[in-house]
Amino acid sequence: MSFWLFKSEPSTWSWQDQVAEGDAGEEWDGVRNYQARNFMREMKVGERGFFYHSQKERAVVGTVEVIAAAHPDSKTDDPRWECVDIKAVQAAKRPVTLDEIKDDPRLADMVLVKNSRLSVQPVTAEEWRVVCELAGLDP
DNA sequence: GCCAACGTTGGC
DNA sequence: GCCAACGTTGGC
Repeated sequence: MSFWLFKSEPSTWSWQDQVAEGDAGEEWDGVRNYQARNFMREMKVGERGFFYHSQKERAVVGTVEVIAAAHPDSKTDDPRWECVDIKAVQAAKRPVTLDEIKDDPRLADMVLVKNSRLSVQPVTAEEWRVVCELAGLDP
């Protein structure tokens, strides 16, 4: 069981947009980066991830669940690009900001801190537990 | 709005 | 196959 983090600019695709899709979920399309794509290929249905708002907000705002394994990205004809489908699971009672993550020594090694540009990234079990605790989320 | 970091592209 | 140029991302 692995944990993940999905990053999005709220002006493009926000947590509210994701919630609005309900249990049907939505494709995590638009990823044009091999590393991020490869992580999506590793994802299994039922695995969980954080939904992170980049840009102005910079905070983990909720959890999502993978509901379809990697498949071709319907938004492009380029066969290189694939995506998974995800649905919103739970909103954070209290969003966990990037500043908080940076200040917490237990989270200092998160990819979010180390490689801020990667849009789909793995999260360790420990990081998952700590961020859930800070956010008031069910782990 | 700026700029650093990074990834990708294309010429050689 | 290397590397310079370029484009994009995202934090500040």
